[in-house]
Amino acid sequence: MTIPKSPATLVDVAERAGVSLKTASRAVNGEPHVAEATRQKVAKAALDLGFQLNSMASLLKRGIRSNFIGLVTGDLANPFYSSLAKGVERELRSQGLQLVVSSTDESGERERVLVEEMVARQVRALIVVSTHESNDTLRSAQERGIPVVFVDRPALDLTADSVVLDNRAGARLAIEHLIAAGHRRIGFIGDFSRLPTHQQRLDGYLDAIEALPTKSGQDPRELVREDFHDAAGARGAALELLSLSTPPTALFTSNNRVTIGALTAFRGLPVAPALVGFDDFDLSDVLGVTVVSHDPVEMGSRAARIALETLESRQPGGEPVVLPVRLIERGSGEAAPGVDWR
Amino acid sequence: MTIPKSPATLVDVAERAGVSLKTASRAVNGEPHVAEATRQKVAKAALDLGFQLNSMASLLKRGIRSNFIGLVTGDLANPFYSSLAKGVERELRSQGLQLVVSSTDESGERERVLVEEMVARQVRALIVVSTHESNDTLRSAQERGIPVVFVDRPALDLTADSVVLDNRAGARLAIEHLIAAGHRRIGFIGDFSRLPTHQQRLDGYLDAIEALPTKSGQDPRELVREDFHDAAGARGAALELLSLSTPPTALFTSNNRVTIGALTAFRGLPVAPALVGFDDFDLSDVLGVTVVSHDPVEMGSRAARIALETLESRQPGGEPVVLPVRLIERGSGEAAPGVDWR
DNA sequence: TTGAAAGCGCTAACAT
DNA sequence: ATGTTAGCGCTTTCAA
Repeated sequence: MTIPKSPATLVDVAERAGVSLKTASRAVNGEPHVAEATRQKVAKAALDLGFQLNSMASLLKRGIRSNFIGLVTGDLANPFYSSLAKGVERELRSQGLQLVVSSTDESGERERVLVEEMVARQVRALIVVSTHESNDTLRSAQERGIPVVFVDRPALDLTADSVVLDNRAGARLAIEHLIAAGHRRIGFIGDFSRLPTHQQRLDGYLDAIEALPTKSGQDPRELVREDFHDAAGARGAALELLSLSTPPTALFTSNNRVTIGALTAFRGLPVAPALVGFDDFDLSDVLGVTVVSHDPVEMGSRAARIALETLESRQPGGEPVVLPVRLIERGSGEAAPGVDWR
Repeated sequence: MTIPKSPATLVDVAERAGVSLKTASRAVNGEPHVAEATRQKVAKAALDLGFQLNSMASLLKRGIRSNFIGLVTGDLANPFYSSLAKGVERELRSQGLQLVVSSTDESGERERVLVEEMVARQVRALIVVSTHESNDTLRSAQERGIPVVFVDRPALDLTADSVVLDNRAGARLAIEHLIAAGHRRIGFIGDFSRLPTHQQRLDGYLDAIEALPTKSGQDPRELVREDFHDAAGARGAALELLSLSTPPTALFTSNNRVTIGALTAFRGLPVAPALVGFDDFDLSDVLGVTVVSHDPVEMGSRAARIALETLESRQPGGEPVVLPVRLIERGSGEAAPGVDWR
């Protein structure tokens, strides 16, 4: 065991190298106007002492707040968010910035606390998958000069950049695909109804459903089930829909967790309903599940790039960046009513 | 648009509140010995000015290096690592610490750079899924008084804490399970052969295989395939094994990605071999895949807790913490040779 | 090329 | 209960 000696400072290095503080600073930072011999001496002293520049002192002096970018998401363990984080990180890497992450578990209160902590820790910019319960804290971060970029879910009542998916078109695509396969009763299982992503996907669903010739008096929302945020809840919703007296012949599941929940509900069923899910996922190909696919890593990268550009004087709050989605057909959406696709 | 005014300092707040700098500091930090009226005045001034304590200056003054813990993993988008990260974050949350993450993509060189960056940024402690290509940088971090905790893969040639899984027992369990179902030719598909986790899982496999009565001259490694780090590679390995003149009747896949790769290889096969995978994964139940399961979130929490305890004067470098694993039977491992479990 | 002094924003002693 | 002074470790004038 080495004794955790209190770390050497530049003064120590300067002393040991027999030069002034400033010279040591210049040498350590690779600034010009230092004789090669001096540079060597300082380097050696630094090495001997295990010297490490105190970046906090350095940043403080230079008036820089930090080298961190904050990412606030719902749940890091959700592959969608972790892919997003990967995209953000990849983009930051080239700029020598680092990524601070945290999960809200979709609690507005936690989001508030986390954002405040990040602001207190002087993050340079904030990338947020907002719970949308309130954005006072984000607004105040913005007012303090910290760029805020919304990702996945757009900015609401707030002039800020957003990077989002074409949710409505994606959902419409999915439903039209099911309709083309002959389905007329199509269930919808969705996440928290307060989320803009949910609302847009529901709108896309309704677009397609309402374009269908309907019997008068029929409610287009008859087969819509909302506010299921985890797989277990979604599974229950799927079972409930399938136990209706006239059950749907197809299901649209509005995100990866909901899709997985529905798939678990199908176990042991004599015939599984057709299915199209929003978000691609591991093993979707093995299971033959048709999905509305997109690129969460790219979404993270884009958001990070915008945050960085805003740091470099880009005007914040432009039009939302809308990333495309596409249908990947694998069988589960092509099955005609009553036909098992598994 | 608000003009990004240069942020207010404590001096500004003190001035506006008509008190001294120190009083403002006391009030802002919620220290005792401040009259309630004064506290109010200061709070109001701070609010008016949009004041935010500069944590860098504060930490510098207090001689604290930072409030960050660094986590270095292979790939944040891998659900195993992101669950780990979630566990770490959950543990830090209660301590007011924040999590800085980054991915090495299993490159030793990137690991070196990342660790150096984190050290430069004064992280309090480092939690590392090491590539194990070299640990000079980690050692030097340790020598600078930064606790290093190895997770998933144990410390090598370095006195440090580790939190790992009971890999060998887990693999043995899996193979014995397949043997009990009647399998005698069992393939092994593994990750990078340099990784300790790989070696231990392979050892567990060999333990069980070698306990079998063998024909003389038979190589227990005949059906072992290594160095496949992604699903695509693992798929190829599975196909290769299955195309042998006497193919294995069962496969052991040594981690989640490899398992997924093997499963994609089974598509379209008339009969899938039996399969047991290391690591549980989403949809394993839907697919009926028997796995060696464990708790990556808990692993992250444990590692974080050890890091925090070390910060509080715990002796570093004790015995590795070995977390248990267990077999979850879902059908794919119970199938007798030649019987399709899908 | 090198150095001395000032001060980033804050808190810890030590007054008062 | 409040204020004064010094200084964390560093970089930045400005001189030498």
